[in-house]
Amino acid sequence: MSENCGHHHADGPPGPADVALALEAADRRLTAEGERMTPSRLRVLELLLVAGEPVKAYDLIARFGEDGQPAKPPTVYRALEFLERKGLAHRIASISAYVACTSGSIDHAAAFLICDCCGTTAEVSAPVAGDLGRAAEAAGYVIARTTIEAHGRCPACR
Amino acid sequence: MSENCGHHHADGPPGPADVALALEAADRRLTAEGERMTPSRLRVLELLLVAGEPVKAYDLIARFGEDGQPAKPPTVYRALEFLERKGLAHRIASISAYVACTSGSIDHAAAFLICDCCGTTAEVSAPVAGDLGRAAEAAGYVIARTTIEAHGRCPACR
DNA sequence: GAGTTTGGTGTTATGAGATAACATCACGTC
DNA sequence: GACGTGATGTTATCTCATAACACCAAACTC
Repeated sequence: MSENCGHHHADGPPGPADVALALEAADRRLTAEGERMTPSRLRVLELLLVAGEPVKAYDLIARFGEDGQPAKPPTVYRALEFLERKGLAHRIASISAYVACTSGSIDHAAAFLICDCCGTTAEVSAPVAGDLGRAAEAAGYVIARTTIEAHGRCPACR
Repeated sequence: MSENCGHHHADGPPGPADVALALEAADRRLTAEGERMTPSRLRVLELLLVAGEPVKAYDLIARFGEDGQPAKPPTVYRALEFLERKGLAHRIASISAYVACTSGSIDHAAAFLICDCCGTTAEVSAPVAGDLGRAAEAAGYVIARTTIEAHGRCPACR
């Protein structure tokens, strides 16, 4: 996903310690909820966390095995579906990629600012209750979930 | 795209007269702008207008020929790209489908309310300058285009 | 008005994204 | 220990989209 855009970017991906902490926290939380945080699910979450930016599904498939062996597509897609359902990852529809959730809150609607130059994204809390919510209410719609993605340039790439 | 949901829906697709008028208007406008409104482009726009709801690219491909002969994928994808660039159609990323623009204004950012039950969509003017715009500004992003799609139930399907 | 540029189309092939279907396995529970 | 449930492994396939190249037609230019 990361493109070589020549710019300098201050904040890279999280370090190994951060990833390990996030994985443990996710494991603890889901186990407490009675969910099964299986090796496949942990592995996919780990790959997303290490990347620190949106990753294509087939990149996850390629990176899945510790020794360079790819996973089978359903393995990764199932894990992604689980992680998304549990609020640990998000699908970014406009670029068909997946990213680890960086919001602290569970059960949230997410919105994304996506840099077309370097591929980094910022997750912001979705303004569902704002303009879009009002438009939906006026039209008589009941909203279940939203896809809100803004493309442009990040501060480093402007 | 249309699913049989058993509900009654008051407003169906536009009639032939509406479609013809919209096609003529689009033709006139683009020709006046120096663009070439070719048969392929008109045909794809016609299919989108007749459908009155989001259509998958390969459904357009299948319906393309008047006599049931499908088009080649690039033919339709090129037309879609052109129509989208000119503001006559939109891609709905979350369902990988395309829809004719129902907004009067040109050069607009669109948002969609999508009914997961019957497949109909409502296009509303995008609240780019609202919450999302403020979030982007706060994060230092410059936004070029947005993908804003809300899924739920339309008034008829609630 | 012959050469050239530009943009559109036709065609073949392939790349990229995602899931269906079915067998098997691991776990809790009664 | 039989059963139900949810997760996984595996094969195959389906859907979505584009690359690459040849050809064509209108517009531009000298």
